[in-house]
Amino acid sequence: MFKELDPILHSQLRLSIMSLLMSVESGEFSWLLEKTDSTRGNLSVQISKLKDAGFIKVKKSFRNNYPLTTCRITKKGIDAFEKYVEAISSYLKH
Amino acid sequence: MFKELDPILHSQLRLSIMSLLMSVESGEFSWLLEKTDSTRGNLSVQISKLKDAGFIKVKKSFRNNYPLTTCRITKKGIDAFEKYVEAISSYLKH
DNA sequence: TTAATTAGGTTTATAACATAAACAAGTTTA
DNA sequence: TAAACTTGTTTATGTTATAAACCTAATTAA
Repeated sequence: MFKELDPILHSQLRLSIMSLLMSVESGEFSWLLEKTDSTRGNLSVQISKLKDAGFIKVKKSFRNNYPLTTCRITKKGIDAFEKYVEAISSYLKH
Repeated sequence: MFKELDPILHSQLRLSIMSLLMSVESGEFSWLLEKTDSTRGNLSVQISKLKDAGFIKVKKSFRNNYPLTTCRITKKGIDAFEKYVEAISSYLKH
């Protein structure tokens, strides 16, 4: 009847992050912060969870002496996102 | 950028219930239980929340001496569901 | 006829979650 | 050199989803 919704993706902020990362080569922490209109704390936590799930890769470096966190979606993440899109669609048609 | 997702609807089970009720005149507790493949406890709780939100109306009666709970989506519920569908769609296109 | 089982739910307990507040470590500016 | 800013992380807290336990009445079995 209804397909399972991956709980990692069924979260407004994490889904936003993934959706954004789907259409870029990579995205910086500040860019995600602005686009998602979230808070740094929440963004940090959710990025960690996506990383732990293997859905994104996180690179930490420096730019102009300041920390710079860059995220990139993985193959596993792309697959999961596409599966989620299919799954949630099964709830939306009526 | 991304639209807000109504937290009442952004829940697998509640979304299932609403999706089912969108396409019927009314639905019984047992029918919802079977279709959603959930548990009675969880279903009961989520039906209450949808009722409290004004998204469904719940009628309690008896049939063959047994309790019978029947749910029907409200106008407010239909509107919220349709708005949710639009909102989540903004996350899915890439 | 009383004990067990079933029907149809509700209430409670708990672990997971989302989020904001507080903190940290270093940098720049006044 | 002290204050303010940058770029995040960690902690604290209230909320949530869920299953387990419970409840009441009806039915069936012994």
